[in-house]
Amino acid sequence: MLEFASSNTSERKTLFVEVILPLAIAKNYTYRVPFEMNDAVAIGKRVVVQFGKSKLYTAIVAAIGTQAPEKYEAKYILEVLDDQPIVTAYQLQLWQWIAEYYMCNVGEVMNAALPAALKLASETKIVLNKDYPIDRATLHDKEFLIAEALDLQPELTVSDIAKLLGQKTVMPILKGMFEKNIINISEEVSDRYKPRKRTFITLNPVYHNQDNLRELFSILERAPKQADALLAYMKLARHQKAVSKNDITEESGAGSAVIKALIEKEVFFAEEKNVSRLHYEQENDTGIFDLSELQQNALTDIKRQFEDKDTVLLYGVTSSGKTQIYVRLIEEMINSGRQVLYLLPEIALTTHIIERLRAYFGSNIGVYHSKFNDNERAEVWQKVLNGDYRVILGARSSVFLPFDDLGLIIVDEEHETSYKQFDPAPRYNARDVAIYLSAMYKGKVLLGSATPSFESYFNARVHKYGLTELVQRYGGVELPDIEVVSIAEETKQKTIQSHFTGVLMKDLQQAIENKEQVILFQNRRGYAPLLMCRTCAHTPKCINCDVSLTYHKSSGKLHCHYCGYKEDSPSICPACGSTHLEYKGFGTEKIEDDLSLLLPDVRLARMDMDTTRSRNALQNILNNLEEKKIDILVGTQMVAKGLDFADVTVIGIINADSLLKFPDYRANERSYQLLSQVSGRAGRRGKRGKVVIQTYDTGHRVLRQVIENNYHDLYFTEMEERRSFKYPPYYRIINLDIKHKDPDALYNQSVYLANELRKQFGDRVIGPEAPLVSRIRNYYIKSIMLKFEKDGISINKAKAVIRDVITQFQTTKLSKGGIVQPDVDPY
DNA sequence: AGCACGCCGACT
DNA sequence: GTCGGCGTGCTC
Repeated sequence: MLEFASSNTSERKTLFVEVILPLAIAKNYTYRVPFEMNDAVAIGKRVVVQFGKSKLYTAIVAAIGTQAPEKYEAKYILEVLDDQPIVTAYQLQLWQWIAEYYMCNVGEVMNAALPAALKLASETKIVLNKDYPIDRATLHDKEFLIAEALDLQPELTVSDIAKLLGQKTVMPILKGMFEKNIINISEEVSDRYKPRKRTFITLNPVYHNQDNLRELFSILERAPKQADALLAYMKLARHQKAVSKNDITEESGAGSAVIKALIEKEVFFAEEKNVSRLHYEQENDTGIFDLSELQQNALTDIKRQFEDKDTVLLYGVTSSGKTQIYVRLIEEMINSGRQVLYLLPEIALTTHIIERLRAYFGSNIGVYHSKFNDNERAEVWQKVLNGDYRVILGARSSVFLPFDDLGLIIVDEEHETSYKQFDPAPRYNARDVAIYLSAMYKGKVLLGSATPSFESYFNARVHKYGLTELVQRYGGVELPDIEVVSIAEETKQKTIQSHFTGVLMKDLQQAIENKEQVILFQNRRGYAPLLMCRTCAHTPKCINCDVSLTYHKSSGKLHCHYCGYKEDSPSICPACGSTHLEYKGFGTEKIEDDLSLLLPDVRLARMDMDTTRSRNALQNILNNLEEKKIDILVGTQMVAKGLDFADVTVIGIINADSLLKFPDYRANERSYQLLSQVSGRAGRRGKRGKVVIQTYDTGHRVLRQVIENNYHDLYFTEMEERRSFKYPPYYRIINLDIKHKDPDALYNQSVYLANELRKQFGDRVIGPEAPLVSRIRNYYIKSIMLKFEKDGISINKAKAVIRDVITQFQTTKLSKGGIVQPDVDPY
């Protein structure tokens, strides 16, 4: 076991460090510390280590000891990158917990936690060896090519050379060239995070004296540009604390040479300072407000419950004014000197909420989400580490920031599925991580939602969490009038045009006439999810995945929504040559298209993953909506979240059936959440909104519950089913996703694993079954589901057993080529 | 995750 | 016969 090094490092003890590598590897690795770095190493600092033959990585020191490993010779640490630890002891503990809870490796957690800019780029750089000139004629073709390239460009990375030669394995060639002294290999690690510097100008204090200043101006008469620059400085300095070089050049039109001249004359003093990349406009709206009586009561209730509960669920209907309550709690927490983390789903972070809170909390608030680039994220990290921020507003990954004294975490819209990460491990749920995170600091968690997840509501009802309800909309805003319209009936009556029922069209046109806005929701992007030959029923499928391709009119191509594969849309059937091709189904693109034909004068916009890919696209759409440059917005799920516009009075759900019929035990819960969320967008602030839900199944129970705004009814009816079919929150689920390129091998593997697990867990094991999409990116997929009752079995023990089964499986020959991915608490 | 070693097909 | 394809296993 490793022990902590004594603080007295003056004696020449040999130290060893255990490091976390940012890789999907099960264990930590031990490196030897060169004597000269004995004082520099510390837990939580980054070190550069060589791992494997040539690759350099940034690792985090997890432990320091003096015991040399017995079974191998430890490599040396190459560099210590930090003066101060950038990862705290709290974070290391959190990483460990996440790795265990979500059954992944700490390295994977590290990867998700650290902004890319803090993980260094390793590039093996190749240079010509100038000490040994060599006769190029003796070189092989490829060697010659490399040497020639290095004449033009003194440094090339290994991957550059691979590209140059058009082949993957270039290391042997390079190794040969190295041995023949043609080239040198230089390993260099570059820190990609560079704080943005700006030059600030101050006036030589000599010229604070009026006489000296007058004299200066007379000297500068022959240098009018410099005089201009000086004037500009003086003007700016009057109401600015710090004047940057850029400010002066902008104000005066003088070039930087002019300012340089003034610096040389010692008129100006220049100083380089780091400036925040995160520069925001200051808003003057201080946002002082009073809470309504109900809000005040809720606030008091939350605080009372925090006395004996660590987590409280605030169940507050849409527009009940939850945000104001959050603001009060944040205020009180930062006044008591502790930090606050305010978690929001990604999408909501691009809207007004940031401005509102920034206006209120000023520079104390930091923002952290995925639309930020590496440098910006690294900067927020540093600022949290320095204690510059008291409040962090962020998406799920902000649970990984280096907090120091976190007193409160607010998880807004706690039911949101986007809190759960799926794609790369760790498959964590930020809401649940928040609860553990908060416990480490002995802090409190407030979960907020208008439609709580059943898990949270259940926990509140069994008094594991506190519960505060806020059931009235703020400021007397009425709930919208929800009308369910039968698509079948309108089709029969021929009152439906394209995908728009007569009812929807009437409301929509009325809204436009009143200069109000409309949002149409269709939970599918693209034009048509299916292209089918009318002659032979052939449908083009993705070459990598088991899905039919979606036609996108904007690109004229068929797209795979799982792997990104695209191909030209055929004009004749690739199977039978028939020209009778038919688009089946419809997505947002088609809704927009059809609507533009029906209502040519209306200003339309579309909001889905296709139109919001770039950094500012979403913001632009929202701005246009705000500025009323858009009459009708067509969109996917995105429109349900965080949109808060006063003039949106009509919401149309183009087809509710795709939600309600989704084959998942959570389909009803999700449909209710989504529909009531979308509905909540209608008619805020003084206008009663109208929601039109189009469906074939007008009698669906969930639709009735949505109309009645009856969450409780939904909860109790659904919970009955959850209990009898052994689903959360009564049972815990762990899924094992097994992937293989070969379907037969996959079958054997998944059956083997399921049998092994059944030996341990009996009929708690379900499957293997093929998931909805049974092949993605050329990997076939099977899923084994494990359901564990809440009491009677220790979930930690169960996880240990599962881990053992997987490890044992991986030692067998059968496991070749297979990938097993656990998903704990899948969403 | 890389990257090298190692075993089978198409080329000088 | 070699070059180079990708499949497996190790990295402190």
